[in-house]
Amino acid sequence: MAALGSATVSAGKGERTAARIREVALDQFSRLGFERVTMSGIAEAAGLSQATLHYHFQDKDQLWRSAMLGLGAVIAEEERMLDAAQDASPLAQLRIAMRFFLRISWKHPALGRVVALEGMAGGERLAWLDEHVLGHRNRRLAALARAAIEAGVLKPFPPEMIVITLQAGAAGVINLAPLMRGTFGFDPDTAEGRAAHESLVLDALLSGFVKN
Amino acid sequence: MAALGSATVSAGKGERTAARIREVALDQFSRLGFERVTMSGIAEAAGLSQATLHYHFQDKDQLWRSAMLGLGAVIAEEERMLDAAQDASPLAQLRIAMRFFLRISWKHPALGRVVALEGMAGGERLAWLDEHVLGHRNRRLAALARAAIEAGVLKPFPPEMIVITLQAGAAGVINLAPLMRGTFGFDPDTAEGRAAHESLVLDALLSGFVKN
DNA sequence: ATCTTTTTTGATTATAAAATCAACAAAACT
DNA sequence: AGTTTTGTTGATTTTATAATCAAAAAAGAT
Repeated sequence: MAALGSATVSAGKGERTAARIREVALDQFSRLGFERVTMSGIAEAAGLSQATLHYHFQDKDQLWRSAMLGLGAVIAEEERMLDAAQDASPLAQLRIAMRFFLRISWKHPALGRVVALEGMAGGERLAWLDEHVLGHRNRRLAALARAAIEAGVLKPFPPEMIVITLQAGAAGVINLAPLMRGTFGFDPDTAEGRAAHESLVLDALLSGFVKN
Repeated sequence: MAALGSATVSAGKGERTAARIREVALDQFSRLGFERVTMSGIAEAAGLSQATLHYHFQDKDQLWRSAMLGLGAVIAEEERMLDAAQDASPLAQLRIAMRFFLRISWKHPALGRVVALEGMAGGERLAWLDEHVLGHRNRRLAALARAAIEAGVLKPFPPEMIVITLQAGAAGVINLAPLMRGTFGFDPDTAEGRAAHESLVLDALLSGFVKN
């Protein structure tokens, strides 16, 4: 049986390979969606036999959940950031959240991809993600948007729509990098590209919602 | 053999069922992605046997292509709109394009979903979509954005990023309706929701990119 | 060094879905 | 009405992949 939850410094061999599997799995699941991904595909990319995956994870579903919890850790980090900024104005907090979202989205592009993929499909996996990874944070951002509207600093659109539009807009360039490369011959994932993108998101996308 | 391309008024029985199959297929493919969809699932939703699908379409790939060409027709319509507005300023044309994009996205939500799904995954299907459905139009919009920047009316970000951000932002609320319902208990797909969304896209999202 | 436990694997089984096909039914044509 | 063409189907085959398992290899304990 695999040792679960031993988050100690010297992770045994088992935990190290499990982590590698999770990493590969997250990448593939987020790009392709659950059913496009095969256990043997993950195994190959991780340099393991497919049977090994079933030693560490009971089945494909469990592996998916386990991989998604990696994103949960990233989100939790963002939430701690927001906790630390609770004294700032709602708009300032939103700005901080967006900047952080960009940072983690470039570092963990799986985040936005998973949201897009499962958020469109609906179903059980989305419900699970909502409960274990995304829901709390999204509702928190919506509350910030609502507060900013009530304070008269954001244009009065439904806060849920604002939050989704901001995130979908910001993640678009990251998620759709393959499309951009193909259609425009333009690769946004470079140092300059990321810098331009950050400025675009903060100084055009977000600022469009701010009242003059 | 099925009669192909007989786009006459009185479509024979064959063409009518083929059209129904394409319709169901487009909906499912766009929500779930290629591999999540099964031939028998489409057959069931269309009230047909799965063998009938193979009578009308050689294989699953062909059915996918055929369904996607339905989106091609929608895009072509948009392009004719733009042709008719060629005398307007680049920014006015972008505005027209966005308004039209909203209209067709609510009417054919498959469009944005397919872009998101395949645009993230990359690969052969994306290349096919780029060539047969999306590429020309996206490059045209990017050219408009570039012209608007050169005319000094849009903020100077990479036009490819602007175009993708506008579309991803506008499509977000539509694509992610299932997520919004689950997370916020908020359904954007109502008469008021759509109206608020149109205003949000034109008066906040797009206007954020316009120079003051 | 030997023994025990953990980890990995090749081979196999089970299962779900795509594709094929021969037979049947409906429409169109004369 | 009879004939041909088009459209539809149930049953079958093929194929891809998830899941299992017994045996081997590696790691760790004594």
